[in-house]
Amino acid sequence: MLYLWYSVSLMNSLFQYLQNFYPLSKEAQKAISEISQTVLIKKNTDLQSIGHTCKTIYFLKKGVARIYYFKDGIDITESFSFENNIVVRFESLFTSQPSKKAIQVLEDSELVAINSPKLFKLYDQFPETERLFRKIFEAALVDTVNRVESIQFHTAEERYKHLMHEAPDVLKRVPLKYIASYLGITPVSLSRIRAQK
Amino acid sequence: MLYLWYSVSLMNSLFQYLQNFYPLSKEAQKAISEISQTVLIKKNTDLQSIGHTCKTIYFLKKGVARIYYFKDGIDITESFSFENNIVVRFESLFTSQPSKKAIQVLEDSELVAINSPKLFKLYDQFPETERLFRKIFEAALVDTVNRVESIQFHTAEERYKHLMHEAPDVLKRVPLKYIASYLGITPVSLSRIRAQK
DNA sequence: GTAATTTCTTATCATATGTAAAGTGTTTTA
DNA sequence: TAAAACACTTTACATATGATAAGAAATTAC
Repeated sequence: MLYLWYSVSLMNSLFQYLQNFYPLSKEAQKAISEISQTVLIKKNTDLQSIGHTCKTIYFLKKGVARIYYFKDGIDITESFSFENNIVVRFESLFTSQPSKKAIQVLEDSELVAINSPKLFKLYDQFPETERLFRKIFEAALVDTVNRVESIQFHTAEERYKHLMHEAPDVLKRVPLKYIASYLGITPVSLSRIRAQK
Repeated sequence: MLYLWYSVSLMNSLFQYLQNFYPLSKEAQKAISEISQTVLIKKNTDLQSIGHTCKTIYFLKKGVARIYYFKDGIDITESFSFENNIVVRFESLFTSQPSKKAIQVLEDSELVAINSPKLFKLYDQFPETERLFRKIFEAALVDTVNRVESIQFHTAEERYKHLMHEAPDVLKRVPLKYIASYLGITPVSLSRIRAQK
């Protein structure tokens, strides 16, 4: 079940996040507010489904989300998102192609949904919005390049230990089966790694 | 050995590439020309070295390049670049942190080197440059997300066959040892995969 | 609160990949 | 052009991971 309403405090959290990248005038904030909705969504439900073309940039205020898809019938987690971060299927957002991936929340969650086609139109009217989101997506590019490095150069065991060290909360809030596919291994292998220590 | 000079035809190739993303006025083209150099570099030499902070966006007109680094003393290839594409260590460019990776050319190559701090200053003067490079980096984000998917979903064998099918030239121009580490396997394993067929 | 379902662990076995070493063929260099 | 260096393949062996199945633990549903 998905509930839409309008929460001023949720919207304020979004602007607090955005200001970390670039300052926004009151006018630009108002314009962004007008193309955004706040969303309440129940645990274990899909925020966006497979085959859907991404036209929304989500900001996750509360909860945990993952992007996943099916490979040979097996559910694979591509990424996790936690509080105070954006959640987007970039490959669909920037190509306007249907995504093979879905977004699911793993806890009851609160989000802001920004309509991306409308946002991209604001770029002409408010250059500051273009600059701000450019910086957000540049940061996402850095994260993604680092993720490639992590997958290619480190073993699943190294990455599990790194995850445990960097983000112990993940382990408390996310089922191990999802962490396993995120690490590129089976739940059985993850159990073995965990048992070693 | 690295040779610097100024080639009008090389610069024109760059603008042809850039126009695919967004049109540029003559004034903006002139401004970009003024912060760029053309580069000739010999096979098997480093264009940028490990520990160097990336302040250059390269456009590769002729040749092949790879980004690589060392993991436990082993040379690992992160990516390849071919004709008419940009070559950048994004994680260093956007964080201003020294990169753990180097850029090496595998053939005698011709490039254009754009000074990135100066380019970023042009963004204020010529909004079209900000828009253009935003789109270039958004495309790079899409490519990188797809690469994560490729690594995480597909076996080395699948990816080798895909590479062979999509870019048979790669195999002719790049030593197999580099392709092996790019695929995340040893040269021995790659030999086995190649022998199967 | 109990039953049903889901999640996680453990064990066994088969397979794939890594390591090391040796040998062949190609390229580089002086 | 000959020697040296490098690239690639093959073999043998050790190890890690996957598949499958069974059971324990935790969570969910009624």
